[in-house]
Amino acid sequence: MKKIAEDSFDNIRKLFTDYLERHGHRKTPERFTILKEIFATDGHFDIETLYIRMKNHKYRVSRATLYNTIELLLDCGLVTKHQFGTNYAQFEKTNMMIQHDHFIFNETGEVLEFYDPRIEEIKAHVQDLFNVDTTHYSLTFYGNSREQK
Amino acid sequence: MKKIAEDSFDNIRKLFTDYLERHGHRKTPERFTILKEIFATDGHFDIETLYIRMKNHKYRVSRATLYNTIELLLDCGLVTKHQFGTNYAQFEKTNMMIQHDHFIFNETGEVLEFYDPRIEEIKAHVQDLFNVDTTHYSLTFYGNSREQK
DNA sequence: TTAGATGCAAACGGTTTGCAGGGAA
DNA sequence: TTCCCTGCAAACCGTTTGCATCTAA
Repeated sequence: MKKIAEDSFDNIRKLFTDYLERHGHRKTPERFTILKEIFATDGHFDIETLYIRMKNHKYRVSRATLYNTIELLLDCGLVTKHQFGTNYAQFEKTNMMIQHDHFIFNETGEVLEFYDPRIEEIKAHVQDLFNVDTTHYSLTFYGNSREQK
Repeated sequence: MKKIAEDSFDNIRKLFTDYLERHGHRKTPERFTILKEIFATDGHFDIETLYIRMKNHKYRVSRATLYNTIELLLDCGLVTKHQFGTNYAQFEKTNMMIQHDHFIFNETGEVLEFYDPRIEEIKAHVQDLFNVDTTHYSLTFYGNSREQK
């Protein structure tokens, strides 16, 4: 079991390494440590949370480097950015396997994930309607738990 | 023709008036002038744009009042807020008639509107899946014009 | 050796807040 | 007259930037 996770992260690291080499970026220890920290935890995070988490793990990087590295990870598709209606960004590691969208609880900000294939039909419709290509999209529902009856 | 628009704005103003009275808020001239300015123009806007537009129309209000009033207009549903992946908010007057979502051009930020009823099916699916109620949602596609062949 | 990366702190910019003065009720 | 609202400016806070230092290549 553990082996699988390690293998999986090896692949991730390789993707990042290839990306860095292809673009002539340096393979600094900071970049790989940030990558590791992100992929070691599930769920969504923001920059400040990541900063604190790394400090707790005794690996302090500057916020500037976090922003810089996240930019690279976004560019190579390993991380996805969200703006859930707030004015600070949240991120998550990209799950190659499971495409999904989000439901956000109004009070707590808690994030749930779902997938409904009909979004693909809507996308096709929009592309056809406007003669455009879609690079990405965002679908988020906001709401609350239903009352118990 | 003009008459229709005026009648329509009378309704809007009445909705706002009722809301203010119901909540014990004062009916200040600033609030109604802001409402008028917003409903006099189509499309999306941000606070700074609205601020400048009002200054050009020789009616200067402070940014604080704009933020304050927009909050009221959001609360009573006359205005809708969007966060199109940037870290500043955009707004639009709520169109009672035509529900719609957005397509944003990556380069220009230009906004197109569309409606696809399948979003309702997805919403119902999500509500059922998580046993939640949805207060609002956001569906936005981002992309580019297709190449001319 | 050197161009690109890091760390730090200051700058930035949209939004929020505190407070004195003003006006709706 | 009351106290909510406005205007102004400062504070706030996530993000970006400038620059001296460091280091991967």
